[in-house]
Amino acid sequence: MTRPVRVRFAPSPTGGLHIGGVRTALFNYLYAKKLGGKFILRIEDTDQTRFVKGAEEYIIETLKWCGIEPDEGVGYGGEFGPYRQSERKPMYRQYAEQLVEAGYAYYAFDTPEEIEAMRERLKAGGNPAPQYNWAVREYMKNSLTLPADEVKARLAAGEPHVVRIKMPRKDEVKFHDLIRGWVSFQTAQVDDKVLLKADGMPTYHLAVVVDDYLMEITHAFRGEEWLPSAPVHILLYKYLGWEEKMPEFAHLPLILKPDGNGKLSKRDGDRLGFPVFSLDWHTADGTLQTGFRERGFLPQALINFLVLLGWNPGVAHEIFSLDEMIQLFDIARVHQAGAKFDFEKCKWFNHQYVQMQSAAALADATEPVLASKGVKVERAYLEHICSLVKERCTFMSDVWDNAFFFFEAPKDYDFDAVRPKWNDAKKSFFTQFLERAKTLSTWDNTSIEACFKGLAEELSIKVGEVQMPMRIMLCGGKFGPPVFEIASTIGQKESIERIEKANSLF
RNA sequence: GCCGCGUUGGUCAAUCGGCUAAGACGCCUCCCUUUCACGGAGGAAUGACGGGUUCGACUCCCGUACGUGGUACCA
Repeated sequence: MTRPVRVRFAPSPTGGLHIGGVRTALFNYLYAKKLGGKFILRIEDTDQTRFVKGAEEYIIETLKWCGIEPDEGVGYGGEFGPYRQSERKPMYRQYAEQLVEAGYAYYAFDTPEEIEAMRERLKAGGNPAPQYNWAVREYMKNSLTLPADEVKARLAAGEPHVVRIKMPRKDEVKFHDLIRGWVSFQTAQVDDKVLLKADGMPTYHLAVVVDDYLMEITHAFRGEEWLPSAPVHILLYKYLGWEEKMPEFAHLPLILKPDGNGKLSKRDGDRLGFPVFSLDWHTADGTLQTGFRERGFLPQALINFLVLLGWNPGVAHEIFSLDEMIQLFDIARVHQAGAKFDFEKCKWFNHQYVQMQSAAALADATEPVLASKGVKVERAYLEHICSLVKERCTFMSDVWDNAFFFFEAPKDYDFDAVRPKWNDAKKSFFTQFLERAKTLSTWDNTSIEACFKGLAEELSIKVGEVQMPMRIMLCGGKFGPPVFEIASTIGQKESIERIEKANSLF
């Protein structure tokens, strides 16, 4: 019996969503769409101390911007709600108690101070990372060591307590990961994780299992950082009697820093000069963390870059539409090793996608820039310019830098590019060219070029010798589309004015 | 420290025992363009190391090294 595919993206609303999260969402989305299943957004806000206002909206906006919207979940509704774990709080306790009754979990009354003391003691004894585990629980304050009536009394008195899973002392948990194959753990290595916190909220471990079960999740794809706690989840399914409904697991490789070591973190962006967040995010202390969107990335480009970070369809090309990704996606072809983030390649993808944009789209993106500069031009003129400079644009916002001279006369000239070879003959060439230009009846590419080259020939000057000065006169530097293209675009009058002015300056 | 997971050019990666080891980004050279970019043609650059298994290992097994993750009443 195969159940309908249901996958979920379950982030914690603790800040901006960085690209690792976006990729996790993307893989979930692709898998769901490929199999005709549902993609669900669940918000894991069980840690009230880390909750950040606005983070949830940010996550939803990110998914929307990326074009990978949930079918169900926070902000989308559905029959398995609520989809925010904080709103599901009353549902978890019964399962924790069920586990205690069955002997798979226990109440623990140790105060944070007592646990800290235990750790200090063990550390002093040479244990670098003490755990609350099978060896330690025997002398701590819990329902395993305390008399039954005392436990009952403490509970009745409302004493703060947590519920911990009782990890078997000697057992092996083995499970199949869709990406890594068979993975096994010795239970003695895993500590007695807290399942239900003193405030009545479940920890991640209890919450994922309960919610995935209740929401009928069939596949759980998450970051590799969860692999070590997978045995806890597997055991929970078993102890709760839900083994039949346990989802298939896949632990995704991490996205690593481009330099040095470690996984990509929120701070790497500032440090290395590239975004790590999907959208702009303002932290509590007022600092801005730049988003890919605001930096000028097209969502399709980001998605395309991310999907290839850890996954490869094995086909020759690298540019995929979302539909094509869905068609080709295969979770088994996801890599096992972490991948370093490569901003250069990310930009290359964006350049590719910018090339697919229409002049109108580029013009739309450029209009606000012009407005901020106080420049007013005809829409048709703008679009023509956009098509002229498009191939030079990596970002939609690059038009201005590549085309400013179409909107205003150059203020500075790259004199060094002209003067070393500048002489009276050239100056005279331009003087004469001006005279002819003024009388030209048609002002387009070919007529300007014919006029220019004809004169050069008459004066026995190599066209190349005067073409560069012409360019500098029109746009100020060694850049831009073909010169005659520029001249015809800015018009006869403007061209003549610019040449006149510059010729007197050189 | 312990446990898990990894390891093909600088980076992303193909390969599923036959390799003279794809492709892409980046880099370099040349062509196009007497600008820049695009485009085109080339180039440098790779199986961590050591043992097995096999007629044959990048591919399978073991060990070492290295990387990475976990080791919270955070997710």
